[in-house]
Amino acid sequence: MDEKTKRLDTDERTALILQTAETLFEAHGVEQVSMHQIAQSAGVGQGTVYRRYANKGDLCMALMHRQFHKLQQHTAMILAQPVSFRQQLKDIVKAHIHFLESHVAFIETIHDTAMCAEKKQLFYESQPYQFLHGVLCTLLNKSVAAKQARPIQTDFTAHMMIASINPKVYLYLRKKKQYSEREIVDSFAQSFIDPLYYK
Amino acid sequence: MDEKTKRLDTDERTALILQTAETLFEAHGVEQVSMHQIAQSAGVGQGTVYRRYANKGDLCMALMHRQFHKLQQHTAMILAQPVSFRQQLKDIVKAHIHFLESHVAFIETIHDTAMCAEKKQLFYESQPYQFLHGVLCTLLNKSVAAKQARPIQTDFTAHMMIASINPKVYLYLRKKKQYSEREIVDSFAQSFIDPLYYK
DNA sequence: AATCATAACGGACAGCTGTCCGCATGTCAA
DNA sequence: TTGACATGCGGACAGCTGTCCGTTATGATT
Repeated sequence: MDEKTKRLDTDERTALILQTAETLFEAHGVEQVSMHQIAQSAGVGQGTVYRRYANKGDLCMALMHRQFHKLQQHTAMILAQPVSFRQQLKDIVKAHIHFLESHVAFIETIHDTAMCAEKKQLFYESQPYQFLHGVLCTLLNKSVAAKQARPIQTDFTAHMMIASINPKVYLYLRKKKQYSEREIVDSFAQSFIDPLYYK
Repeated sequence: MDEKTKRLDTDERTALILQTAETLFEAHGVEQVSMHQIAQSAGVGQGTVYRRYANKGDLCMALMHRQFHKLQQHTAMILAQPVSFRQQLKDIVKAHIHFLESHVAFIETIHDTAMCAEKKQLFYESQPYQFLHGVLCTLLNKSVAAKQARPIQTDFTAHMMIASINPKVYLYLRKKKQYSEREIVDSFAQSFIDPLYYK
């Protein structure tokens, strides 16, 4: 079979779906747009959309792919800076909170679909989660090994840290409680990072 | 109108619905039972169920009412103990984690329906959340005032603490990562309570 | 007894997700 | 050219949530 023509067709279709979704999301808000609507607008069947993306969260994930990649590159850059582990930890948390701030709608949808429903917590298996958890763990481990931080269960601690900065509570603090992004970043460092370190 | 007879009828109906739901939940698991099914089994219309409980989470909340009450009484008891604030904090967290362990299925459903969907974060307005948050805040405030703990944003810290012990991450740690309830309680105290305190 | 007002009921309905299957289209082999 | 076969499309469909409205029942009024 001629890979070229076939591939091009399906790839074009995929691009069309992504494009359509992005436009609709922008116009009406992620929450308000249904998968049916996306298929309709793109002029394809629902099956065609679902065959590519298992659900709206999946689709959002695909749309965010570039951004996640950049975030991870930025994280790697922070890890290469010649500053203390503690500072790296703070910088990474800050970067991730800023990322959350910038893309809440998408992240909320990803979070919802991967968490709620009986999707069996596959959120925790996702690459971005694993990546962040790995990075936090490593930093905590190094800190403990260097006797800069108290001895703690680093794996557990990293999970808890990520859990505490989730889109739901973040939106609540921002919108209902009127916290600023800055306050959240600083308070987090103050309550959950600094206390782990000696001195 | 004669309040008595009318009231009895509707109360009996309510009791019937709750009873039916409880039975079905026990038999097939909360997740697997639909509101339609509950109505069907109770021999009433869907509207009748929804008029009483806005959704499944609401219904679970009603079924858990007694338990929540007991949990809060227990919390009050802990607060009356002649031990340090730090110890009270640990005991309360322990009690709440045990509560979560004992009723995960229900709490997960409550969490899902009040968090996901565009239910506008009404979870944070619920009485159990407000209660726990208030208690944690008070304890942290007292600790800081007594110079036993570092100066921190107590309101923020309490929200983060609750966010970190949510049913999703809890189930993940218990089931996938094989943590024991005990380990979770101890690690939490070690990473997020002890470090806040001097000495 | 007849009429009326009101509250609560039931289930039809709309809208969504996710699945499934019959069908079209294009490729390869003979 | 033709038949076999795979790929992937479309949309019908099942199942769920939550809403809405016509109907019914019950007590109040005359």
